Amino acid sequence: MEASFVIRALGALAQEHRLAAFRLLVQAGAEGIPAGVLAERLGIPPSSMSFHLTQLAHAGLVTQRRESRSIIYSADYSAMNGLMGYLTENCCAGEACAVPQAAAATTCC
Amino acid sequence: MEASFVIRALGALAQEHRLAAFRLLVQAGAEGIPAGVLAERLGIPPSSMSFHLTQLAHAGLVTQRRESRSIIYSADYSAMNGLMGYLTENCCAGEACAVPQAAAATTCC
DNA sequence: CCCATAATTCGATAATTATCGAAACGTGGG
DNA sequence: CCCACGTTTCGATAATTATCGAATTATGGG
Repeated sequence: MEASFVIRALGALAQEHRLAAFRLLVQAGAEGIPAGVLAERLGIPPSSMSFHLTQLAHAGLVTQRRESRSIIYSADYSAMNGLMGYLTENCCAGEACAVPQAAAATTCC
Repeated sequence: MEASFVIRALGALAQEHRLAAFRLLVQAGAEGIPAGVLAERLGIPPSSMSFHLTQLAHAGLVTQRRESRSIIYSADYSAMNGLMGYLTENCCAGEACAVPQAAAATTCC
């Protein structure tokens, strides 16, 4: 796991609109969400949305595919997985890295 | 878990020197590391180090205590824990949230 | 082919973040 | 009480990031 990837990924998520967009994409799953729909849901202009999506894509956290006129974005789970792995290995210490109960029951391990 | 905390925490870690400093602090454990030692290890001037440590502290990821003339910083594991919990719950999807094997054996669950 | 749609790129500007030397501030030793 | 040490604050500057309207690029329908 490259440190430069980690820094880009953290930076990509460290912004209100991008974190919100990424959460929507995670919820949406493989189906993904078109750029325009994301912009509408976040209440920001298309050009701003495009800027943020480029950041997320450059960080490797999302992928894009064209479907007719729309460009559909999807979360890249393996990248997020890699980020979590890095943080767990490098930024948590032994026992302190336990995952909260609520999360453990539903989404982890 | 507040989204604003998450964004500040992600932003705090999304910087080369701060990520490096935080990793050192995590390794150091409760004993912590004085600001000057961190600056020396990272090869940056004290004033720059101070700036970054302020960012980390403002994000709640580190705590500080004075010990004679030194100010000693320590990683706040519970904050990091909270961040990991938020990401697991909100930015991972079901099965995709598994933690890498290497990490799972030593630090998780 | 022309037009409408969906999105990105461009360009200009504002806002935030990073860097670092110099000055100021607590702390403890002599 | 003065001085050295460790650190932070200040101030100025450079670099990066965010915003958004206008122009541009693909796509497909009629």
